[in-house]
Amino acid sequence: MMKEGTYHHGDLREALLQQALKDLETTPAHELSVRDIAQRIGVSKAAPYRHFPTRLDFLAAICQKGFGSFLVALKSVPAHPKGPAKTLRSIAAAYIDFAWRNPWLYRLLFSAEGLQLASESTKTTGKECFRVLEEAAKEAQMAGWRSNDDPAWLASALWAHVHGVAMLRLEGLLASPQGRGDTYWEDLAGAMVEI
Amino acid sequence: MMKEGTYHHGDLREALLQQALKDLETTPAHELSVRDIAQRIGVSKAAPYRHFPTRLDFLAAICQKGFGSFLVALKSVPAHPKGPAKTLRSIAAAYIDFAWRNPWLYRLLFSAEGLQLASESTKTTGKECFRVLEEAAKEAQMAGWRSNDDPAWLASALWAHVHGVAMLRLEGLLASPQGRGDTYWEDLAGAMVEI
DNA sequence: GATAGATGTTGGCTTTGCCAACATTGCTGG
DNA sequence: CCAGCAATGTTGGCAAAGCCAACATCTATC
Repeated sequence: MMKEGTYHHGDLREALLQQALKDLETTPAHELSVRDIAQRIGVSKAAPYRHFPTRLDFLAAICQKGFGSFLVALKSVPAHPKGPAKTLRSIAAAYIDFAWRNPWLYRLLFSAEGLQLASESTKTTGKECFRVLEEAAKEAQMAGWRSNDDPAWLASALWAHVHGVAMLRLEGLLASPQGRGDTYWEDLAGAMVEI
Repeated sequence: MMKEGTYHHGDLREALLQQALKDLETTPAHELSVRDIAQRIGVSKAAPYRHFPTRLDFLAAICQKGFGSFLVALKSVPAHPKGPAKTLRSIAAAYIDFAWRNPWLYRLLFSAEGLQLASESTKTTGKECFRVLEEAAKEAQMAGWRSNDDPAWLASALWAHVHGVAMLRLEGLLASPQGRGDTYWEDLAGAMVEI
């Protein structure tokens, strides 16, 4: 009644996550259907529940992967030759770019739904993302930028700023960069970082 | 089979919206059930569909109301005696306070789901909310704050910043104001507005 | 006051999350 | 080596929810 050797998938958990990640490129998280994903992978509707007790756990696992990619993206920004402040701007630009290229994933990462069942390890990765910003900000401060502000506080403000730009851009609420150069988003992100 | 005179509700549309708004005080938008709201109002499960073609239209109508309240909240901030820059900070603080007091509503207002079917009038109200910020920023600029920046651009950056603070705070991602005074959030919101 | 349109009701279809009972398979200890 | 057990999949089914169709009731208008 089935193809031979297909009863057990091999690595269904990974396949499910991979498919979900692919779907998230074009589909909002709340439209993800566990059943549907399972069927398309070629497995029965209830199979996913052997790997994720609940839909929310599934989303949490997706977030785990997502924060991983996010961290890689942020960490792979090279130091800017013109100094730490410029590097900070580059990181902010990379942040916004990641959100733009992964619109539904990014929204999920910072949604109540995605965060609700976040594991310790996921939270840690998330914090590491923040720390990339924080470290870059600290360097910039040592180079003279807003050196009087409390570093932790400034990093929070910066994070919020960049997150806000990313989000509003995703919702199409920010004026488009007409006439502005291709550093428009970086400039916006860097509105706190005048150079 | 029914109480007399109750076949027609009178103003079901309004009642549904009101109930939804109340639910949103404690419940995420994606957990709102049209059926459930209808039942609790004492009307049949399908009745709402006489007023809203689809669930998304219902959410859009909620957003209409929501943006109205938001605009009122922003507009009711009095001018600060110490000048336009301080007024700008007050507005930013009011913005964040509104989001904090209406967590699920605020999220809905700026979510893809809520914005998807937004009517022209809703969009207009939304833009008016932005204009409150924009005007206040312009005043502050005329008083000397970042007077070299393009006003429209600066207003966008400011909006993004405040939105980001509001959002991250809602998700519990910003360090709590330990030791800081009760102007913590205003200070964070005002990280772009040094005085 | 008849009648059309607006507003509600009931029943039902489909999708989806999730559970229970059963099937198959790979691993592991005797 | 293989018996049996844990892991993993399958099928059937329940309940909740969005939404539709067919029908009921009310209200406003000519």
